[in-house]
Amino acid sequence: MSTGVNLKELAAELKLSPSTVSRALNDSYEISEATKKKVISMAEKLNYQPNPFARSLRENKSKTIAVVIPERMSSFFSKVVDGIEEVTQQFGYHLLVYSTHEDVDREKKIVNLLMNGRADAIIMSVSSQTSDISHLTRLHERGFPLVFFDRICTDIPTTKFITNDYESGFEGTKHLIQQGCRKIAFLMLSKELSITKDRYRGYLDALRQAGLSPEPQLNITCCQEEEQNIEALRQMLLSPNRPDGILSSVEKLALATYHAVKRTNLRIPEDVKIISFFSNLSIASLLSPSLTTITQPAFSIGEECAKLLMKKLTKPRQPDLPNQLISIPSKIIIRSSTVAE
Amino acid sequence: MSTGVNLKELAAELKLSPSTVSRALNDSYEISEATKKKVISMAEKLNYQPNPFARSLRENKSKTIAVVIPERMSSFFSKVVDGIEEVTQQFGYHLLVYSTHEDVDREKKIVNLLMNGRADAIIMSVSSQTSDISHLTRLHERGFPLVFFDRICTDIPTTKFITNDYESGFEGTKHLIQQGCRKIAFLMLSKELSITKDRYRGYLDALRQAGLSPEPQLNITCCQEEEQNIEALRQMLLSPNRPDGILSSVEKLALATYHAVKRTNLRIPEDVKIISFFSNLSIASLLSPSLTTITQPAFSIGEECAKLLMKKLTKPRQPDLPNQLISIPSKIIIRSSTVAE
DNA sequence: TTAAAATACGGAAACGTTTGCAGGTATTAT
DNA sequence: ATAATACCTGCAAACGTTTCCGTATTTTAA
Repeated sequence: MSTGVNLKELAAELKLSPSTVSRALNDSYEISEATKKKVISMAEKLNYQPNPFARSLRENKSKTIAVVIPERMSSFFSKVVDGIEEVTQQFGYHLLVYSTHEDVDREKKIVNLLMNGRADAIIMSVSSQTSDISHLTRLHERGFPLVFFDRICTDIPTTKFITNDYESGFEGTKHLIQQGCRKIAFLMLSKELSITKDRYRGYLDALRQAGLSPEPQLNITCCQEEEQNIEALRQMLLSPNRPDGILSSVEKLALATYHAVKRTNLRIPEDVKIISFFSNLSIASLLSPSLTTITQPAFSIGEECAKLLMKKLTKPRQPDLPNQLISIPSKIIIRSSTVAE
Repeated sequence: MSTGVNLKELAAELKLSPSTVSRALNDSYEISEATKKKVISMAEKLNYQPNPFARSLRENKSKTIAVVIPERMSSFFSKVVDGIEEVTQQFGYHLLVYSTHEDVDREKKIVNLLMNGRADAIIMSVSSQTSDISHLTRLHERGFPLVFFDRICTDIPTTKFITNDYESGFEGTKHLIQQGCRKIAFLMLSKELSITKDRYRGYLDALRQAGLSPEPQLNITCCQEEEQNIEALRQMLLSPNRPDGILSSVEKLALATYHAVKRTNLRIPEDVKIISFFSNLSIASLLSPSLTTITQPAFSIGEECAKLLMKKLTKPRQPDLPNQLISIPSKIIIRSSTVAE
């Protein structure tokens, strides 16, 4: 494929040196307005496009951000990426998007590949299998700009964006209790996950406050196979010790629960009430019965991650990304899955 | 951020010249096995990572593919991208992912940005607003590798991957007719879209074959605002001329239809039957009633796009991408939304 | 009037690779 | 013994930018 004109050719056409042309295009103060005009119009005429790799090589930055997410088929992560793109695009940044498919080995490979500087920063949410985080600490210790969202690494001193996981877990559980639930199950992807831990703490505290005690059989850790999850949930729903309320800490497990309930003769919300962290509002209200959700501000989370990075990367001498936790609150939207008629 | 060692430093450490080290790492036949071993082990020890921009500059290729889709919040497009990644990743390629948000101006900007060679190829599905395709023809005329999927540009002579849109539209409509429908509505995003045209042709032919005539009021073109779509659909459902069957050519309009029906006192499938092109099987079976779908092979489509490009880009002297249409069939899965009890 | 400073531009190095060419040694063929 | 051949390695150019430095001209200050 034939690449267009380069700087040298453009300069020759203008009978100027490449350095002058470069400066003119970059609006340097050393170049007169007259020549700037000439250069710019000629550049447009010849449709000059600077070679991004030459520029990256020289400037040691790529104007590219890597986004690493556990899965693409998730309205939460889709919306976060949309939010990131909304901001980075205004700054002329590009987005490399990687999915780990919840696989820590893939995550490690991706992160190691990114160490060569292909991207100027990474925005990520770790996989549910990630417990060894050496690949991430190494990255961070080298000074590579790294920002977490949602599923964070607490031990890595950088900026993390989350929702108010503890409070949401607490309030969600409290809502179930107020609706009369006494045996509340907690669904999670993995015990290691930061979101699991925080949401679970909220859940436990809400139980305790109501004088209820958690029951180990009602904590379900799910896997990657939807069918297996559904079956495990069905078993729980059929056991004599079945729950009358379910708090799901992730979107896909709420859907699995609906499937599981369909395979029993239990009714939602009469026999079992369901609340879930969930970002796809259109689907939530279409489910039958409509699902009470803890709605995360996915788009905003993406925007905030990107804004912070853009500040760090585009302003000249910015400090390191501060070690802080920024929480953007979720909102509970009560629908039919938790309220008896 | 401190970048690691470079080739020169690695060479110095080994007391070899950079060229020898480069050749050793690239497994050149000119280098003895002994030195290769040494070089490789030292490279690992020092964690040498070649600078991708230097390499891209020199080799004039980026090992990057750009994927341009109309929206991220869609199980179809998510799965396609997953399929693409599955293949490209094995070849060490990276994915730049852009969403046009169904906006042709954004699409143009993105495509123009990509002309500078940041990516080695583009895989795309055009926005629903795209009618002027000059930005794409220009790209293609310059010899830039370009592959379309799903929403294609017929006029651009390159390889396109689609599903059997005509047959699916035909069979879907026929299924509704067999279930007793006589007034069938057709829902689309935009008349310009290739998928709309083909699916609509299938729809028309099925009507004709059954001796039915299409009614203009039953063709609904929807916009980007979900609420407006729902309202338009509700109006149609309340009109005296209301349809008894609906074929939706895109996922999001099936959901809008469910919302619209909820706002009437019509019942699915008794009063109106619904079939839709739809890729999220888990959701389809969870809707109430479960949705009869024309299920597109999204993941395979992504894989095929990527396989073709990998062949073109990684083998030495490959011909241009042939001007052909490759169709991967969809499968109709009948659920409750079209079968009266 | 002269020195200093501002203005406008060009030459050349640098970023980190890959690779064409050349050279030097050891092995084989004549 | 010498020429030819293989095998291994190094030098230097090239990819297309940006920017340090130098310089020539013009403007300002003393």
